[in-house]
Amino acid sequence: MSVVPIKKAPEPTIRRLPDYYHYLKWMQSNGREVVSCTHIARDLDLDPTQVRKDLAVTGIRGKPKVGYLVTPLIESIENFLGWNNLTDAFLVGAGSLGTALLGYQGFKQYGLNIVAAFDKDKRKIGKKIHGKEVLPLDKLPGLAERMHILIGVISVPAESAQAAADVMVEGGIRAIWNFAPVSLDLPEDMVVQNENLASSLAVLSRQLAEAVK
Amino acid sequence: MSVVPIKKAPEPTIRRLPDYYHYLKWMQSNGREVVSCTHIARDLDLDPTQVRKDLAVTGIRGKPKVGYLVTPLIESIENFLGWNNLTDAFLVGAGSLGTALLGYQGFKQYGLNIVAAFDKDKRKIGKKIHGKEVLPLDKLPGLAERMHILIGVISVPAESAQAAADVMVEGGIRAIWNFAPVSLDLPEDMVVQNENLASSLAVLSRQLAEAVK
DNA sequence: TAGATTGTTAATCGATTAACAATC
DNA sequence: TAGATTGTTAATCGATTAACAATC
Repeated sequence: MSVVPIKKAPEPTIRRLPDYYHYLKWMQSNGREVVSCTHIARDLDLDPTQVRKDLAVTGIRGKPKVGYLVTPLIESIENFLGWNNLTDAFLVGAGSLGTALLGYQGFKQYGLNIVAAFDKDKRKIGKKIHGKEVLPLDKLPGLAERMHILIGVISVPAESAQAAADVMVEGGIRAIWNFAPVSLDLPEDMVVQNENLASSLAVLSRQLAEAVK
Repeated sequence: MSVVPIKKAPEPTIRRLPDYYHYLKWMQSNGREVVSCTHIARDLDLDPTQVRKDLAVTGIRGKPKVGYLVTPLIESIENFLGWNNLTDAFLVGAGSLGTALLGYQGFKQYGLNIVAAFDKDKRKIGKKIHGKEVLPLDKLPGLAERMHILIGVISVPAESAQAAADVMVEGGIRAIWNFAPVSLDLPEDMVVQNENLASSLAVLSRQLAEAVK
């Protein structure tokens, strides 16, 4: 009755927020202190009203005639996305994609800190990749539980993805970032993002086919 | 007047087609010859009407009471997505992500064949990564033109992405698959797919925040 | 034949875009 | 003050879902 429900932000809005964030960071590094939606919209090729609505979900208020203060706006987005504090994560699959993900320093900026890798291949276990240890997969549930890990990254081949997901669920992991090209069968309350390269490539191919038609 | 325009398929539909494709391939390998939308919808957790509409864009017709013939349906999707013949592509940025992409055998299945990598780092030039040569970036325009390369993959850091894109445009490349976390400034007629890891991570963080709330 | 399934038209839903009053 | 910009309500647009006749 009295609790105002947090308005659920539309997914397209959430997907655009990082773009605003990077843009604003750049503005900030240029010494810019204030910026208007009109300006952002022009530079990012979006509708000004959309920009206003998108930014509004983070709770920020602009000043009519002036615009938005850059620094508080950045903080508002960081806070909304949870990018102001690091969340530890486990990665399963220390192959070439896994290695690339382990080496990507940029995730820290997005609040994600991959602390360890897991693999079932004995030849990989014990090695260090980009400073992170590769552990046997069956150690994951125990460690995840003890370390209160909430996020798991899957970078194994399609065939092994479901097994990797099952182990994560067993360890109490709540959100999975899945780079394997399969849809996972998971409990209702699990959060999943499929990084579907096949889908992106499908869209690219079709658009190219139409463009050169 | 007389030419029936090709109905432009909705992007969400195109993004789902690879999922149907993988599912059908699996059905096929299980010896299944016929499958109904109802069945597909249940397994893939979609609406049956949506499945029918999605499949219809590829031009296939089902048989009332029976369903769809698996093999022709697979071919129809392959054909629609252009996955039945390989398109050669160039990759710029032979860092860890680039290396992972060069090593991923799955792209061939999706009609993409990365034939060479380019980098501006002299220490990488001349090496072979997963059997593909790393060439100096300034050779790209000439080679792209001569080899009629239409697709470019960008896996460089954010700062270098625009420069990589410019070189691709110069070489007559028409479609860019961009893994750098920046939006590129490109001519109108260029096709772009941004593989935006920051966006996916933003959605994951928010959903997790709501789930554990 | 009866019933399951397709193909298509209509209804719903949600996101984007337009219009405009409020404001510094 | 005048005018640019915000915040919000209404209109539009497109995708999803529901309803149902046609069909094998």
